[in-house]
Amino acid sequence: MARTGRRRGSPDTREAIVSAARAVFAEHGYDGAAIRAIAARAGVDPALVHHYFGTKEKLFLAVVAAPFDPGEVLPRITGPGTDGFGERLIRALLAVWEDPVRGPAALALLRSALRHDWSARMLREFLTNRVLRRGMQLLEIDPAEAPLRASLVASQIVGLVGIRYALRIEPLASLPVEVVVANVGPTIQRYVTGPLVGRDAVAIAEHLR
Amino acid sequence: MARTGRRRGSPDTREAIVSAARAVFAEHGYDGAAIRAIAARAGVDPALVHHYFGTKEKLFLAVVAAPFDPGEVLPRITGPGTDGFGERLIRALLAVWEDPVRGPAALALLRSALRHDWSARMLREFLTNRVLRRGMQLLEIDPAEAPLRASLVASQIVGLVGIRYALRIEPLASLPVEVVVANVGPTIQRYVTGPLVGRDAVAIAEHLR
DNA sequence: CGAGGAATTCATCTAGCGTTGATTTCAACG
DNA sequence: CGTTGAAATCAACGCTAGATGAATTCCTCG
Repeated sequence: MARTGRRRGSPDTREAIVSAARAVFAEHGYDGAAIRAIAARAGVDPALVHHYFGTKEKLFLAVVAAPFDPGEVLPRITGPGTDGFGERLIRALLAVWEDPVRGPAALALLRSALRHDWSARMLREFLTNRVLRRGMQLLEIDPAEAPLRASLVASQIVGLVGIRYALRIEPLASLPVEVVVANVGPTIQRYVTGPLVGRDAVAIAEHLR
Repeated sequence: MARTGRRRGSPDTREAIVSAARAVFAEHGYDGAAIRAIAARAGVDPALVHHYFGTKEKLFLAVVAAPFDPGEVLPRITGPGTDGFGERLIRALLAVWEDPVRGPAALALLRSALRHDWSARMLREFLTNRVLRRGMQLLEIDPAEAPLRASLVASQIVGLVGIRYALRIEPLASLPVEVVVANVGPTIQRYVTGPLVGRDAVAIAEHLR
């Protein structure tokens, strides 16, 4: 009964580690997730994790940052223009979060973003530059209003995701996707195309007077 | 130069510890916050923290769960009825979060809720039973629709707070309170009094058909 | 078949955590 | 004053974490 050394066959151990890490990170957040726990879940020695990924942070980035490429999905939902954008956005968003691979990864990222400066910065830059700014450009929103509209959209998105997938408050947590889309979509729509208060510094000063 | 033993005068060390704990918990979340760090920030030996509070969890609860009593503020914002409720809610919410004591405490609670089951359960029950349900009752919302409306409201609230105070995405992060109120208030208003899709199971099934 | 390298484990190091018990200093009270 | 108890520190324990380096097994290719 050989306990040490290489295994027989060609088991995709690396993928097993990634998958285990995704689950444990999603469940416990960054520091909450122990490499030992990940290794155990993958049926593997903890040292092997370091052998493949070097450090815990690199493992996290490999697992979590990978499945996000807004470059493809963004044009698809902004393409048809500003009409019905709210519903399309929520639908696409929920598609990511219901996905068994990208959902947990996203949850892990959100969890750790609320704890680590480096992670929060990462998520903020990702959202701000790669998603929100580009989305507003594709929709041809007035650049003076775009940042405010974008951060309002972000607030509803983060909240929806937090309530439905992290805090799991009912009934939002187990509502069918299309019902969520129908209820939250209009909010997004209003943030994107509706009236704004304080579109820039001057307008804000005026509104406060 | 005496290093050990009781200090001269009557310094309010306990309060110093509470205050330091609030800051560190808010910044790093529950496990991220080291008792040693809290003690250092309070200019005190780590053992003294245990002397006063016994355990880390008790310290957390003492620091974080204390400043929340919706019993007083809730009737005040639901009192004038359903008109303008959205703006009043956001205004009251931001008042809590801008407060130098309750703000960090709330942030600490939110941060740790995204990591610990016990903490998430705590926050969920607090929000669900003590805030949302009672608020809906005071507003005399149709009980069949109340839970869905409440969780939609919660989603916008959590998102706003997350973006503004945790993720700090601009411009929402540094917008004056009244501008936020004017922009987000209507969303709350719509969730409370606006049209709903799928108010109950039957309606949901119909909407999906 | 033999050598080299990749895969895997083992034992161990170091650092930090929460917690504890003994010990010292100070304030209050008779 | 002398005593008592609270306030505060010190030193240490036990635990768990991430990381490391050597050792072992297996696959691959010449």
